[in-house]
Amino acid sequence: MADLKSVPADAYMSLAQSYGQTFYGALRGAEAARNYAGGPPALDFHPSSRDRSGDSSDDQTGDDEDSFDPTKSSPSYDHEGKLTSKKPKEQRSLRLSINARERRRMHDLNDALDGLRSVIPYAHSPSVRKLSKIATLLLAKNYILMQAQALEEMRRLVAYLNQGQTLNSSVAPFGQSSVYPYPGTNVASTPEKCSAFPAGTSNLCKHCTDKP
DNA sequence: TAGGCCATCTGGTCCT
DNA sequence: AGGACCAGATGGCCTA
Repeated sequence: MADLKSVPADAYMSLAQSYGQTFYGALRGAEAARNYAGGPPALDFHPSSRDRSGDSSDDQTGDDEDSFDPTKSSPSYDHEGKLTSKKPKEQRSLRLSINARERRRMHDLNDALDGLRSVIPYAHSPSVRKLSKIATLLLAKNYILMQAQALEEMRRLVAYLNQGQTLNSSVAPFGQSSVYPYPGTNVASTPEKCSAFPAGTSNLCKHCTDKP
């Protein structure tokens, strides 16, 4: 399925061009994913530390309590300055739990994005950068629109062919009347009578593609 | 070095 | 109350 040649290039790949930056930026993302999967987690408790430790089910590396400094937060007071009921340790524990949940949620989101990338026709290869998140979403949107358009054209073509078939049978299927009133006319010989695509031409229609 | 992309933390809001 | 979701902030990594 993942074959770009099967996809009309214009609308689809224009995104890849406009998001050219994402293609090299995404390599870093792929590397991050590899680190995520295997590398040892960063243990310094830092908002930006790469504390990804494998799958999303049990990653607790950001939750290392030994690096937590309670004095840096305001665990004992709420936003009004009142003393809260929970002890700092309990609050910290709650915060770590929330963080872990959020991390898991984001990992699930990334897994879903990976799944989306796997079904989008673009060059999947180790030498090609992984699509960025935004490029993945936009590419997927365009791909869906194109598939819908192709499906619609196919339906019209099938309907058109069914109509032509009625010319060659004594009994028109589904009670359809003959499209072409002239005996002996067929698709190949009467391209000027193509009415399957009134709104324009179609790559799926031989008449349209044969027209000069 | 700037810009793009990303992971993570965090606080807020909404829902069950 | 707890969980899900969201957006802002922060800082690291990579490439041009």
